[in-house]
Amino acid sequence: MKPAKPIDERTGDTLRGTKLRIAEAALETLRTKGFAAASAREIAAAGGFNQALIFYHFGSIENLLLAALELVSARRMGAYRAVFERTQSLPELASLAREIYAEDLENGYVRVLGEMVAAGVSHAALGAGVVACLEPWVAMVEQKLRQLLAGSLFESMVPPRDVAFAVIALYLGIDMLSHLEGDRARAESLLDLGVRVSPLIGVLLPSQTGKGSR
Amino acid sequence: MKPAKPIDERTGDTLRGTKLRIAEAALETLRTKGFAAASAREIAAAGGFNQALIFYHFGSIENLLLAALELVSARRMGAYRAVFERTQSLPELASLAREIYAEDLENGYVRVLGEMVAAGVSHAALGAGVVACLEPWVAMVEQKLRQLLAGSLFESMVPPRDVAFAVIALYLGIDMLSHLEGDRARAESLLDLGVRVSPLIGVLLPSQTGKGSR
DNA sequence: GTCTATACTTGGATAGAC
DNA sequence: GTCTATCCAAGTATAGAC
Repeated sequence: MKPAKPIDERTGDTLRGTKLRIAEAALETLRTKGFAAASAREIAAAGGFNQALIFYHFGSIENLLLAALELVSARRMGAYRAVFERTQSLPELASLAREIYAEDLENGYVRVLGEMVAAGVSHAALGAGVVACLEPWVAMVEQKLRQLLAGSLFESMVPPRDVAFAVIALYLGIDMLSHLEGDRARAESLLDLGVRVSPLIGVLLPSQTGKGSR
Repeated sequence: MKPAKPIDERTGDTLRGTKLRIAEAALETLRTKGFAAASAREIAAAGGFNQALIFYHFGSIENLLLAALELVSARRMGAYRAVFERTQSLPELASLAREIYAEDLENGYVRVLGEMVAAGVSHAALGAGVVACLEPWVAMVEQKLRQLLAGSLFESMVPPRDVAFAVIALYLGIDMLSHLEGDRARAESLLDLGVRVSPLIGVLLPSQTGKGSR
């Protein structure tokens, strides 16, 4: 609903003080124990504060978990947006996606995202908030697709918004299935495959040299 | 773990009598209310029997829900396998996927699957069972991919198992995101896009005429 | 096999002291 | 704002009668 402007100039975070501390504890719980274990008591224990604080500051755990998701989504977006926008070809994009996955897998943000998307499916109250957090990523991919497709054979055939949606869906789907199989190495090997195959499709697109935004 | 041989010759179901009745009630609950609402009490109410029966016959709701998922997965597989195996080209496959989605969306099985996959992510105890139900579908797509790729340019470059995994992941990912957006029409329009685009890739594959399995 | 009744646990949420 | 104490609802699971 609200645009959620950054409050902290330095980190870009949208929360401060106790609210931030609580959201960090929620994040930590999601990251290490998953959504099913992210109860008010568990989060409070992880953060070393009282359970009641959650309800004072966020009203409900749903709100807290969504705030935590927004926090992590905004942080990742801040970390990747610049390099993403500098990317000019499909193979570069595939490599970047692979790097992002590797990094966020290591720091646990992949799990946070996967858990929250799954939670959004099961718990209707979370769905809208989760999709709102995903939207900027879809929009970012969409914009890049428009750039890449401009002047190509596919321009009239491929709706960028729908394909961007499918790209995010594929990314999430691969992660979830790998998680279910208990082996996220499969996700990584699939992203590697994307890196190897993307030049074949990239060759059908017009070169982007000199068309950058700066 | 067990191969789950059909018990009922006519329907191919793996359950009979009261166990079947309970599993049907679980299915109905998953279909109409989702996983989060699929408690023992809710399922018992939906089926008009006592909740203690669930624990007598299945030991736990997790087991029941997995049995229900197996039931629906086996039924859908039975309904589609023959026509799937007769399919010989990428465009035909895209159309079939689109039809299957439309049909299972209407009868609610898409929701059952989506809910259980999401549940598998959040609840570790379900994950292994869910992935076991998905495995036959991955294997089926893998086999078809091998057929389609045989003798093509991509044969040495594209590992069929991994791509089959990605295909299922994309299918599930698209469904989940559409569900989150509250608009499964987006999933259908994306599958339509696949139908329109697949001939472009299909033209790069060798024709399959006369190579059928019969 | 199926029912009633109930034990036990966990978790969301609030009241009220500090 | 933060803590203690507590209420209440919902859920899993079992005991024991039928």
